[in-house]
Amino acid sequence: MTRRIFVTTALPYANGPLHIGHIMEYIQADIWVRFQRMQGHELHFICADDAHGAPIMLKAQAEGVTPQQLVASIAADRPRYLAGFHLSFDHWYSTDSPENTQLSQDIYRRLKSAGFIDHRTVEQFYDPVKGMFLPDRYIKGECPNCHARDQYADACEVCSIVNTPTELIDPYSTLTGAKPVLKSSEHLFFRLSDRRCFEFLEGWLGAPGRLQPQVTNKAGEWLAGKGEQTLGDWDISRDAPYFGIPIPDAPGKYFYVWLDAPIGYLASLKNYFELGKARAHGERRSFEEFLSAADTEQIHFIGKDIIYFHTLFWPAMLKFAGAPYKVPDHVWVHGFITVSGAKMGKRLGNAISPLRYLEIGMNAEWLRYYIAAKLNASVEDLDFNPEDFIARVNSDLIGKYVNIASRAAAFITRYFDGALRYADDLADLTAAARTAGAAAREGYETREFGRVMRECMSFADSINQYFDGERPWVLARDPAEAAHLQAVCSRALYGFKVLSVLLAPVLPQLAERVAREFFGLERAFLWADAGVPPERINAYQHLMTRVEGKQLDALFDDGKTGNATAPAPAGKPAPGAAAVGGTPVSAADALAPGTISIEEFRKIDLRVARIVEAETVAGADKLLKLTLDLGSERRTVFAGIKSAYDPATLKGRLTVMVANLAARKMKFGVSEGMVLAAGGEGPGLYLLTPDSGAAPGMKIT
RNA sequence: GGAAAGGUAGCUCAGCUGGUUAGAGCACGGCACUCAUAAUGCCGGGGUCGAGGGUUCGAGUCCCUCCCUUUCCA
Repeated sequence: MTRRIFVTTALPYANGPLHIGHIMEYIQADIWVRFQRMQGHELHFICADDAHGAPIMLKAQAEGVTPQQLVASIAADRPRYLAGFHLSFDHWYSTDSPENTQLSQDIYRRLKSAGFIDHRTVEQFYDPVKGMFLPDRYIKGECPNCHARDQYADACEVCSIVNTPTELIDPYSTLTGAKPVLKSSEHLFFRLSDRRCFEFLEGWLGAPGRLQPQVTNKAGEWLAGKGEQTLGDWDISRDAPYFGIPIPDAPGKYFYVWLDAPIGYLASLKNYFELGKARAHGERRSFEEFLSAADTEQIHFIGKDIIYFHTLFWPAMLKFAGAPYKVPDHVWVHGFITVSGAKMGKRLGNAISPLRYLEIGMNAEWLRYYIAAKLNASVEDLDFNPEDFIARVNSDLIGKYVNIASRAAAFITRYFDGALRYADDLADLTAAARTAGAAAREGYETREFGRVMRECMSFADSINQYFDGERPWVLARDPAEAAHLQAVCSRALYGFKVLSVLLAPVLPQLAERVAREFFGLERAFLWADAGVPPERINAYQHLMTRVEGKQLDALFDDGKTGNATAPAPAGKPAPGAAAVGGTPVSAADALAPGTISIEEFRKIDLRVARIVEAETVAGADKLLKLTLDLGSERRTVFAGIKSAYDPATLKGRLTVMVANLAARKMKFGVSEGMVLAAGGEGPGLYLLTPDSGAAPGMKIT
């Protein structure tokens, strides 16, 4: 039975270029999509630019262009990425479009008439100079907790405490520097707290096989709303000026970008239908008919950061908007991509630029294969490890797979003019092909791509073993063995064909070359081709070159630093002595992580402190609450030393503390530094004490 | 602090509902081969499966406690 499937990837925000994380998601989805197409299913692979919102509006202003121009310039670059990585989207559109306006407004009206829209007055900061309400990310100020300056409200980057904008001391607008004023405004809310939403989502989330178990759990947690955190209503409006879609019957108000962004999936699909592209893919129904059909599968590939929107708001909105809208059949979530085990970031110097990857001549299919080899169906992060990348690509793709064609084809071309001939019995071969095909099919369908790649490579191993065992190069010297030689090579090449078919979703360009140039087909492979033994080949042309280490060096050497493939430093600097206090005890982490410079050391403000108060903390089994006298001030520090010290014995003692450690909010209060203690493999913690004569506040250098 | 996911050979990872001496690839050592853009095959070294308890005839696999990593707590 032909499935009819509508697949999307998350819409990238159109304020910047695509990064490797986008590409990974697209590759994952593209592999699945190509696999389904090879099965003969009707598939529509859709994406779009997410164009609205304050960041784009403001960035455009800063660049002196209209938001539309900004988005257009970003969009103009997309094809380079898509073509470069062989991403076979059927359509790529924009949320800033008539279709999206129409659909968003329609969904809103339906939700409103069904009683899901509320009005509520909200008080928020307003930039009087700019004349607009300020999203949190445009407000900075002094952190009320650690008093670091120039901090965002949502998360202080020094003490990582979460504040609200109104809590910041001396807040200012990052746009104009003006002091924001509180101003109230009426906002519209989607009533996610409505009982109907809860009941629907409970059923939707619980449907077997709909989501990955981890995602169901996560969403279920939100839905259940532990403690006072119940499912809250969702603020869906923003006041002018805002680059977005006007809300009907609410002058001066626009939809929050996160409302119209997912609707952009449908807008893109609608535009694709209107352009006749769906028809060209065999879909003869209208957009509405297709969308509302019971057998249409709607599947979204997304990253784990946007589970919230896609498993709560989005299905609920669609559900209560009613037909022709339908709720998603699946939301498939993937993790992030890391580099050598570390989070990726420009500051770390380990970011991988997709364009640079292509520009320095690296083969897109290497990356597709590597990602496929490491992907599974769970929400785990995927690590890009340069050495691993080289090993996998070179040994699997070139050493094992491509090498089969290379070594067997030479004999067929030289002695048999390209003709393949098998010995009488092909049953074992076709059975092996069938088995491998069935396993691969199962794996692709369930997004266990890593397993498929492993199975393919073990199949390649068996072919190479067989080939070695038959020693065709020996057979070639004996004319009497000609038929045997031909059969051995033919079998190997049939295996190569099977592999090429099974790997085609991952290596589309290579597989198509194999199909056309090597096996002489008039088209790319279909899945069923795996069951057909080839009858002749053309002379072997080299199919793929090896990755070289220097290419990886060039990839990471972003032109500016000599970072190359140096392993990324561990996320957090760890002091030599076991530090206790602000962070939980991290037991002796053996050796210090590399060498630091004197400048780096000087950044640590170590002070002598007197413990003036020490008390146990109710509810904490490791912590003691210390009050430290630094001479000029007093600090509260929570230290994980309860196991080693009786609070009473600590009073009056001198010790050493890190005075400029970012304060950290803990359950029991704010910890404003840490005291130093030594600890080793075994039990026991030993607080540092200065020699007699030291006084509170003295700097340790 | 609560929750989730994870902790298996030097590296990257498999190990389904518990069952023979724990696997693969890469890396490493040895051998073989020379058809293949040095690719391939065979053999081998290497793991107290995070730690400690428990259930069981039997646990990497189930239960409890603890440690570590990452993430979420909108």
